[in-house]
Parts: sequence; C-alpha cells; structure tokens
Amino acid sequence: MKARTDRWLAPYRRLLAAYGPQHWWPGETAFEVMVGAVLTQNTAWVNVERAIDNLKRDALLTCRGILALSDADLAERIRPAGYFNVKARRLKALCAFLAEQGVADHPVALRDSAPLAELRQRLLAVHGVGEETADSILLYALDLPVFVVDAYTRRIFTRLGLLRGEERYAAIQRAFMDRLPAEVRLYNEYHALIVHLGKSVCRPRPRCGACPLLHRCPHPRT
DNA sequence: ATCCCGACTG
DNA sequence: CAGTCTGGAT
Repeated sequence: MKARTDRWLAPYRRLLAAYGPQHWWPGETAFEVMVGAVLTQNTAWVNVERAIDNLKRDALLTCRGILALSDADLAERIRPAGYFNVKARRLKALCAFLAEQGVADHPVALRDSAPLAELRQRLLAVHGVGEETADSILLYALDLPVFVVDAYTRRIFTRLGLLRGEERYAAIQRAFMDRLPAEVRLYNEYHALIVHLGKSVCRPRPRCGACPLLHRCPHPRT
C-alpha cells in the first residue's frame, strides 16, 4: 500500500477498531434511504425517524403515496424533521423524478437505468438534491461506489492536516476517491465512522481526550 | 449572505 | 439559554 493512500486510510482503520461497523444506512428500502437523505438535510437523524414513521404509519412511504398528498398535508406529516415546507417540495420533486424515470414502483431499479456519472448528473438536476444528498443516495440507496463528503469530513480532515479547509466538495471527494480503492463497503463504512466521530468527539468544540485519532492530529485542543 | 425550522444537548 | 443537527436554493 502506498504511503499516499495510507494517510487517508489509516483514520478509517483506527475508527473502525474504536467504534466498530456502523451498519449504515438506517433504512429498510432504497426508497426509504432516498427519503431519509432529503429529510436529514441539516437535521438530526432522530427527528428524521419521526417524520419517516409518520409516513410509514399510514403506508405513505412510497413514491405514489407521497405524490398523492397535498404539499400542506405532506409538510404536516414530516414536520418533526424541520424545514417541513421546503422538504415537502423537495420530496415531491424526488418522487416526480423517480416516476419520470419509470421506477416509481421499484426505485432501486434507478441503479440500472444509467451509468454512475449520468445518474449523478440526473440526481443533481432534481430540486432539493445537492451534492451530498445525491452522493448519499448513490452510495447508500443504490450501492454505487461514490464517496460522500459532509461538514464533518471537512472539519475532521482539516484538523488532521490533510485538508486546508477551503476546498470545495468536489475537491474533497476527489482527494478520497483518488487515493482509496473504489469499494462500496469501504465508502459506506468510512463516511458513517466520520459522522460518528464528528458528532461525538471532533465537534466544533472538540473532545480531543476521547479521540481515536489523537496520536496523528497536529494541533489537538483541550 | 440569508432563509428554511423542529427537537434535542450542555 | 445558546448551540447543533448526515444542506440546498435564492
């Protein structure tokens, strides 16, 4: 293994040893993962679960079920996830897209409808789907090898001295994908572990004493 | 740069 | 009480 790869893979090994497999994404079907990816935008997952349960309770966690609701009705049901008016429109846009693609009754089939690069472009064209949401859907709903970047990734790897902190999403994603083997399993687990570390330890005000990566962090605080 | 927004932590 | 949460559109 090249040293260039190892600097970006070592944190993964360390985090996996410390925290164990995270078993992401917490969703039963590809469609549920897609809905969760939109609902969790800037929102704690516990709040997303409530919104998803609200839809499940009335068997509305389907493409057609969501499209059949009025914006106001849908917004009311997903209220616990916050930004409910915005997200109601975004969920409908996502479902309308799936219907257009002819996969409303079997959303996971989206995977085989186009090559990865084109699928990503199509998702990015959907209202409410930005880079992180698109990549989360590709990786966690469709099992395609795309590395998901988020605010935790930027913060953690900047503190580790591997990023400067000003890089755009695409640059950070390329940093990982150019160096790591293109394995769905690895990308899935790595991002999940990054989120865990970012939430529990490498927070805005970090708890460096509890960090599994402390030994390779240039400027630990506290 | 600002708005969207409920639910929870410290 | 302020801060934070698996962002994206305008």
